[in-house]
Amino acid sequence: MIESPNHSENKRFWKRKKEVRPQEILKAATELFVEQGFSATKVAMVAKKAGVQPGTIYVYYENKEALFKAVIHAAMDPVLQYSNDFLKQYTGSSKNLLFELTHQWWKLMESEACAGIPKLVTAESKNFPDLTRFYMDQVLVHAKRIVEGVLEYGIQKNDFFVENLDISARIMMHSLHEITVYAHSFDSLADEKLDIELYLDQLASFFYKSLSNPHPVDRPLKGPEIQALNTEENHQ
Amino acid sequence: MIESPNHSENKRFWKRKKEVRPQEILKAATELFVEQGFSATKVAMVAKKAGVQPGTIYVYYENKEALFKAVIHAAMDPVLQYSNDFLKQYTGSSKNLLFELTHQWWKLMESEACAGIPKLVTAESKNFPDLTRFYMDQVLVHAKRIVEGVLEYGIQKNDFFVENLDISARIMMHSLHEITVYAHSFDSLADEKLDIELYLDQLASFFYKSLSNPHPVDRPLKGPEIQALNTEENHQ
Amino acid sequence: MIESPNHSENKRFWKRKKEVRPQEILKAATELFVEQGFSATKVAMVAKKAGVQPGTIYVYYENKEALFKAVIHAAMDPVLQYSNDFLKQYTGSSKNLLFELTHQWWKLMESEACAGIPKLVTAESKNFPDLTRFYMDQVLVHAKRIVEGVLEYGIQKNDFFVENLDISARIMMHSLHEITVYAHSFDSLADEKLDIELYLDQLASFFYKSLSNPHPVDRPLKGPEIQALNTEENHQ
Amino acid sequence: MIESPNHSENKRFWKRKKEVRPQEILKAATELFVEQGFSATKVAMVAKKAGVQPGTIYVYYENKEALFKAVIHAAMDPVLQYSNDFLKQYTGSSKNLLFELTHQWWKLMESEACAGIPKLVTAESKNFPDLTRFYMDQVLVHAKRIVEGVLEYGIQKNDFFVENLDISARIMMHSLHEITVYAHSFDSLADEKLDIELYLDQLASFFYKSLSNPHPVDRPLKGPEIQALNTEENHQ
DNA sequence: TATGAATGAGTCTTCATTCAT
DNA sequence: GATGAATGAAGACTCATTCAT
Repeated sequence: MIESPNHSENKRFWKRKKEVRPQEILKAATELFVEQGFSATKVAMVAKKAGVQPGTIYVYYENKEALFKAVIHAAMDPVLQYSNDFLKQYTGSSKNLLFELTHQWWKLMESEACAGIPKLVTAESKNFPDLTRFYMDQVLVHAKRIVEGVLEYGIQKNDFFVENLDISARIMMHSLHEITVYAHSFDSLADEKLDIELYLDQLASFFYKSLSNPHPVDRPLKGPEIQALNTEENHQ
Repeated sequence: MIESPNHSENKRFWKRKKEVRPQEILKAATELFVEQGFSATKVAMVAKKAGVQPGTIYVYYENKEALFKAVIHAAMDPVLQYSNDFLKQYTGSSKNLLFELTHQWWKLMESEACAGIPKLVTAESKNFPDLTRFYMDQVLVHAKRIVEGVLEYGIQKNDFFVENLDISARIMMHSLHEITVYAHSFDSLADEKLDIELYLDQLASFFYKSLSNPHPVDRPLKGPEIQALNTEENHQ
Repeated sequence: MIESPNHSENKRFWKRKKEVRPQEILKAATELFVEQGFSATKVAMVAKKAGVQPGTIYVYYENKEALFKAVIHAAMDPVLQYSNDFLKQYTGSSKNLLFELTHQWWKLMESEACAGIPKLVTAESKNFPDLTRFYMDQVLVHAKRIVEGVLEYGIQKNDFFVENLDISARIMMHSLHEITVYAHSFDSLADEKLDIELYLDQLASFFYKSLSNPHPVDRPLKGPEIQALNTEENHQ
Repeated sequence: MIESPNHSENKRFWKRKKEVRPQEILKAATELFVEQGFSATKVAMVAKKAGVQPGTIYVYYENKEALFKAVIHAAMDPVLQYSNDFLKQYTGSSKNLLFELTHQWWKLMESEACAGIPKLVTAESKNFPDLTRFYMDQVLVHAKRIVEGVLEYGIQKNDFFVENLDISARIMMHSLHEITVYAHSFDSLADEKLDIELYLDQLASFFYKSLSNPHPVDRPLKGPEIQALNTEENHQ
């Protein structure tokens, strides 16, 4: 079922007609998929939440899988449209740019449309490889480029000192990605919620401290203390 | 029915020691759950992979959900047994400690038993709240404590300068957690695989640069450049 | 799988009016439950008998138990609607009233809808306590009230002489109940069927002789003949 | 499964060896079958209650059905051994004989071994036709003969006046049977329990009044009041 | 376009029965 | 005789999908 090869002709099936009905279905589906995952979300639940009958969903979407893909694509629209042009016109401080990066990422990802999507894609990555690839190619690479742009901005202004641009960008991008996943998987169940704004500030600050530190760091030679860490030998 | 005649060779399968049977089931279940998630994994698939009949699974596990929980618990056992005692004995440099932290985390999480579990728990968090809480309380909090221990070690030796211990520890812990999730959700589908060892080195280095940077960082006052980032106005 | 190709002719089965569908299911279920009991009746058998697919049953009934309860309730509806109003209008002889009672009970219980239900409820009483209570409260109590009404009618007309109204009513009600149970449990297997009409006449006659007998009867003092009956001493 | 014809060779399989083990199994099985019926009673439950392993049951009984039949047969042993010889030596009053009949029946049927069996046989009659026939031939006919003997005793002494011996005996036998079925199906769930001793006394008294009433009773001619009873026309 | 009753293949789960020990 | 782990066929129930209206 999953990943059947005969979808070549509907590559853009998620560009659904702009009527109200499919929007409601998409909205309902997004919420349910994000909350419960693909398999656990039943088409009947989506229909009920959207205020339509199950059959109606199949008027707009070929099947549940197509609906799922449409949900992801629709949710990623805002992100895909988020251009990195702004970097070309940005003239502020490198430090401030980091704070903007973290807070804007959060604002973007937690906008009503795509909140929870990163977690959802993460969860279903193995079952929807093509969707995952789309997500990686479009969203993650896009995000990484923006981070790279930020780093280059700081490097150019001699504010940032980066040994390995690719991996540094990945580290930062992953940190940003992680927080959105965490928020939807764990924080909602935590006894005391994370203060996101504070977290984002600290994250930017953490980034800045690292990037503005001009001293290169090499891994020390491995010493005998490594064994101290490895206590696995006494596990069954 | 159709497939029944070709079972003549498994007539003595159940002769194996009874102790190993649940282990085999657990192993098969772990792999399948990690690969496909809870709902998409069928009990019959687990049975087949474990080389038993579907009914046998229910000799050892009350139901599919119990099997799932057993998988998570069993996988997390090595991690939970990984104590932070080593910090008390550790006498090396703060810098080296960071490298140990990242590499040991990876080694621990990617050991055969629990590879992919973080991703799995992340994915099913909403469907298994109690399991998620167990994971948060045991694994994440445990991991955070170790990170805090590392930070305190460096602070005490005057190598690290940390404004907010809690959030700094979270940031680092999340970074570590993220790579295990990323490895199982995305990296396996990536065209060019991430060089994990290099990534871990860079991550430790990134941590070190930030932590060893004594200059406090505050968020700059918000300026007009914020709007430049926000391009959301042209979305629905 | 093997049987799938021979369904081409039922393609339009579901075109029948939706109102009749649950009725057909109920009818099929009633017959099977009465014949075989709850556990021995398989949902698939009900579906087949009703001319629907197994899944269709779950469109109308939450589960097998709900279907069972619906069967009992639907079957008892006619009985519950059978009011005892007629007693208020009845002006005939007390004797005739007894004949009416027995024959009407039989006619009512053996009407298509509820034939065999008393036996079924009797059989499943332990497994469905709430249903049994419903049956007791509604059907048995109802029946007993009618019998009590009959007795009171005769007493008032000085035709009947009853020492203990409650127990006399129970005795008669039980006799009536018994024949419906007997008919469905045993008589169908008997070599020579019971002549029900004759039996009912004799039962009414038996009732009448007892009720019209004005001589009180007390239990004689226990004598030595009791031991003569008890031959249990030679059992384990 | 039920009623397979290849049991001809084990017609007396219930004459089980007199060891302790099968007795315990039989005892446990009897209680569970009586409480829950055949299908709802699981072999594993019987094993657990008997303090043995499931496999052990199959050492003594060919299968679940054989166990069931053994239960019924063993439980009926006391009844089958209950001879009607006592009638030949009975010299007391006819009235007292009726009281003995009712109370002895109850004592016999409610002895530990066979309490609840009538209800069980009633419930499973359709699924075990041969068992039902055995029960009818042995127990019910046996009981009816005793009742007939009682009636003949009274007739001979000119105390009883019976128009139709067969049906009168059936009526009385059914009344006795009914009370044992009722006790196990309904009375245990009733808010206020039936006072059995009182009921039995009243039943004997009811019998006596009827039997000692010398006036023949014929059914009156049907009159117009019959329609008054029939209110079925206003049911759907 | 929208419906919603019906489907029927598929899933989880049960449990009577077996058999090597 | 007794075990009890393993079986595997069968049953209750689900749900994505269809299609006549």
